[in-house]
Amino acid sequence: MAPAPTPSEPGMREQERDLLHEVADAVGALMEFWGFKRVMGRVWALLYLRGDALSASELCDQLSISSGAASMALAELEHWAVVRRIRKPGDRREYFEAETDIWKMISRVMRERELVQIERALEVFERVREKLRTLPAPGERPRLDDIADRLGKLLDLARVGRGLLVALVQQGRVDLGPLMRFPRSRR
Amino acid sequence: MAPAPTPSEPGMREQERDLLHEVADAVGALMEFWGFKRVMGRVWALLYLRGDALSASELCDQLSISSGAASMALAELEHWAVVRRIRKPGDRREYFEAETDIWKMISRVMRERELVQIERALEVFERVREKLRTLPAPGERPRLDDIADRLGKLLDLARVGRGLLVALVQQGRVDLGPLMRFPRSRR
DNA sequence: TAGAGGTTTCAGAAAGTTTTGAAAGTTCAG
DNA sequence: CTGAACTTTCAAAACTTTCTGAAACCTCTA
Repeated sequence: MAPAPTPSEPGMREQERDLLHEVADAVGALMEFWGFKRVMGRVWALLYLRGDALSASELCDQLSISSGAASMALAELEHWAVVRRIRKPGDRREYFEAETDIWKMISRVMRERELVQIERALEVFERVREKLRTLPAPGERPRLDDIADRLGKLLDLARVGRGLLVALVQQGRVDLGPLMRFPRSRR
Repeated sequence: MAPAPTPSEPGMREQERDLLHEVADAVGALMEFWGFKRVMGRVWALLYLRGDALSASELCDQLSISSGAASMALAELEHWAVVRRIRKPGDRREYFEAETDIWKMISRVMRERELVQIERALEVFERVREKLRTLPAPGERPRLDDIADRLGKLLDLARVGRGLLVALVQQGRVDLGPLMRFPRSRR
């Protein structure tokens, strides 16, 4: 009973594992850069590449994380519909499998996270601009109006950003041309 | 000598300051969300709205930060060409003024930071896919090829992302249509 | 070229984030 | 209903990031 059947195969199991890890880490870095936890990216990538459903404990082994970390990462990934939880009949464990429609995942995050963020800022910009315009300021009108104008430029750009995001997420088709032609400030 | 000249003007100076702060904080939140330090956003926003150049110590006062924090934030903002340092003749202090071309700032960050990030991931994906394909794996070929195929899908999408970024940053004009039609995997 | 006024650096403090592991909670076969 | 198998929760530990303030360092002017 030879544990390594062929000499031309020096730990190919290990090599495969290392290769998957490399990709998982790259995706983890990308996800972290995009504001998620690094583990989330690693978990998703491993599930995605393997193609079949893995149990939580297998993930803990493979990625060297604690059961707590796995549970939390999986819960969050599930919340974003990036991973699905499935049960195999006759097995008490839960298995996890990756959503494979990557664009669906990305656009959902854009819609629910980035868009909210930009809309929050837009509200502040609009409200403050209005207040700046109506603030009684004897002799200071011109200065305040200048500030309000610059704020307006910021507002315009934020609206362009929102438009872009909406277009990207809804139709998957964008033409920046018309959007880029927003009010040009003097100087 | 009345300190508050008109009754119809209850601390309008303070009100103005608070309004600018609100915007600065909103921009700070946006910038933090985008992976920069919150202070950087606050500093830029204040300089931008005020319109004229401020000294470092004025910024410290206005934003309630230490001189160290101001110095570091300003250095980093300068590195991204988001703030310019200027000297007024006959004044020993340095003054800072905001770059007002916001799109220029954004596209520079996209080019130098996001693009690099995605290219780093692309290299890993490509290298690993090649290795997966050439790994000697008796009897395991079909499984490894499946993994390589899924990795290929990831690679395609990352290339689409890079294309988008490049288009956005270079011409300011994007058509997602052709880009979206990347190889469709079975199932 | 001395020194006053200003800026940068950096070690340590504070704040924030992620991970661990053990206890509490669930679920299901028997 | 019980208990073994599995999952979730959460307080504390580990780590990371950001901020402070004082010392070192510039840079002008007189």
